[in-house]
Amino acid sequence: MTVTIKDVAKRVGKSITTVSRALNDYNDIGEETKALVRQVAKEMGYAPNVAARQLQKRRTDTIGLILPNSELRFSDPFFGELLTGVTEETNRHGYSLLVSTVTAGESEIDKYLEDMRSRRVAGFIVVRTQLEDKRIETLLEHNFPFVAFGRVDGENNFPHVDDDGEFGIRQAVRHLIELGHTRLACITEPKYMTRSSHRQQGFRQGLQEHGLPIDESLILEGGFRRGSGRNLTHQLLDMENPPTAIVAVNDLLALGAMQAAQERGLVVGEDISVTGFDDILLAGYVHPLLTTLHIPPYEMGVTLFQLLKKRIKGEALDNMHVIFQPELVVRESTGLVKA
Amino acid sequence: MTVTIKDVAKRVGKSITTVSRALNDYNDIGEETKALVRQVAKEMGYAPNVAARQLQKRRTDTIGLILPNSELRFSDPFFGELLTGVTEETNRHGYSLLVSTVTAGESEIDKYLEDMRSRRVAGFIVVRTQLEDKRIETLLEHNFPFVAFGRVDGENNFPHVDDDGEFGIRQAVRHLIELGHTRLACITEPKYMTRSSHRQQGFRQGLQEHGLPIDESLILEGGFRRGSGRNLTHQLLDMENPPTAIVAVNDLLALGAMQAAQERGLVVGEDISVTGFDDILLAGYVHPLLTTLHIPPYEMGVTLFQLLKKRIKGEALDNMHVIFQPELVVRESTGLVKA
DNA sequence: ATTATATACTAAAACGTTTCAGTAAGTAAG
DNA sequence: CTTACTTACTGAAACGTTTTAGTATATAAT
Repeated sequence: MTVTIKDVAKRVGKSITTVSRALNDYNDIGEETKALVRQVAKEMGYAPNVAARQLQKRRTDTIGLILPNSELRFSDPFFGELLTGVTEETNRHGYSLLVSTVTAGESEIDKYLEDMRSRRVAGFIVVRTQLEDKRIETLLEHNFPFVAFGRVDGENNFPHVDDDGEFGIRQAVRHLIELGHTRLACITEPKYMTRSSHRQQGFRQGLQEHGLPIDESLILEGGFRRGSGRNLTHQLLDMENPPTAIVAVNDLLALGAMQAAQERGLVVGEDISVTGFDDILLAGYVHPLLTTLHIPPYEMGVTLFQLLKKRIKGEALDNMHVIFQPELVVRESTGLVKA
Repeated sequence: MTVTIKDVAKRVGKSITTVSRALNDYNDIGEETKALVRQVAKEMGYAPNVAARQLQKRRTDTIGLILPNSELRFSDPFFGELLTGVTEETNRHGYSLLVSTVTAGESEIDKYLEDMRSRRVAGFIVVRTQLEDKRIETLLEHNFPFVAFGRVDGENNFPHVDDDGEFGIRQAVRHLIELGHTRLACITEPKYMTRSSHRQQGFRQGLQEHGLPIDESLILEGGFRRGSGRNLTHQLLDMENPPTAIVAVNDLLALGAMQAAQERGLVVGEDISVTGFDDILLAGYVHPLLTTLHIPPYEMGVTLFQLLKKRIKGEALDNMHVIFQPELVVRESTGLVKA
């Protein structure tokens, strides 16, 4: 059925070794032989059995990406583009990408261990890190190649790609303060997520930079999605001295904040300002258009693979921390733009 | 470094064969031996080398999904959820999912052939079919397991999952006609895409069903994305007798149509009606909210894998064609909903 | 005319499993 | 007490590559 190197060897009348070495362009094979072998192999539709090669070479060119078993999986519109970047770059370099999820009754760490031990993948891309990240601890322990999308609390002694959430939110805060706001609130994802923690930190720093006090009752923690943003915002607006600006740590939360404000008859961009983070497609379509921080998911995906490849190949990483600077995109939700 | 079955065998003092058969629960191995082997294997962190196993068993449990090399890749917000469905179901059944793209200078068909011949995957999920689909022809020729997301022109003698685009658009047309529209236009993706063709067909049928004439000048073909919807709509509105309702074959085109109308000062939902298809997240957020046809991407992804698995295992497929009926979601873009 | 060097090729081992075709020891049947 | 059947186990082959350690021939150097 399938054509193997043996079939090709028989057909050209040379040994298996010669065919193998011809196809892999070794220089102890004659030029005519190489040409002949290549042609016959092509004619016969030969492609090396990937399992056999992997077994013998004791390495694979597959990399793994395990989707975290959280609410995140469904609520990350940013993720599609990141994945496109990872996939394209991976293939461009002759690698393959294995995408998995954790299934019910299986621990996430076990999934990592299994994929390592079965030699299924040469390295991992770990997405959406947490402050204490068991996945990263495990991979470091086993000295297994990986690159993280995000950082952890403490020493970040591993390659990673991240955005500068602190810087980003500070831009948003400055923008709001320049617009005259003095009472800003912040709504965040669960604080165990590193990015959430950084962004929240940026919020505090932003206030301090401009000499504003930090009112802890105005920093509220929720989930990842719109519903959560809506609830938190209602809580904030129920206060006797409600904030006039809401800084959300992601766009979905910001959308929820806008929804809550609108439900109370407030005009977003006039009565209250809202900012998001990530600049998902939606941000440019909602009403009013969302002021947010732009980060480039596709490029981040590309970079993730590039770092990982170097790590797998054991090459030195000149800079193993690539931090993208978010760019403030001022739209309507912080003040209507005059046409 | 890595622990192999040989290490386990040495440790329990039995042969490699016995360990293998114990772990695979053959019934010619004693119960105590099985228990011992399992425990030791676990303690030692043994996991079978997937390449060795695959080589010997002459099969893999990986399935492939190759992203088409079109504009589509970046412009399909629907796709993320479909992929989530595919991935989760795949893993739930103990299979792995290999996601690839076609890289520059490589033909899509060659990618399929290569993955087949190298025995990398056991079957394919072919997404976004075209009326004449070389990928499907090739897979049928080689008698290689696959399932398609979408149909082709002609005999659809292979397992596939699709939505009933004809039925869907007919619902939209009926809705518009019931609202009093008599001059409807349709803006479509390139007609070589099967789904586009079905949906356009639905448009014609819908008009016929209600005794309206089919004016070919009101059926315009463009690309996949918003910009295209915008251009086509401007063309339509430039006509001397412009349509009062625009049926777009996907949500992105519909968004472009709304944009174009708004650029001319028209109020969408009053001066002009617009419908979409797919019900992407955005549809529920734009202003005005988009009336569209809902289809369940996650479930479709799940179904895709289920069909493929049966095909791979050679099991009979009671129905190898699963067609999802789209559901009309009436929002604001066809007439403002009173609160 | 020997020795060294380059060129073109190859047999066999190895990678880590599973499967095939047994065997040995104990028990049951005749 | 042979024959047949279980039960528990195992050595060797095989899957399809690549790599190692060569060999044989032709050419160049001494």
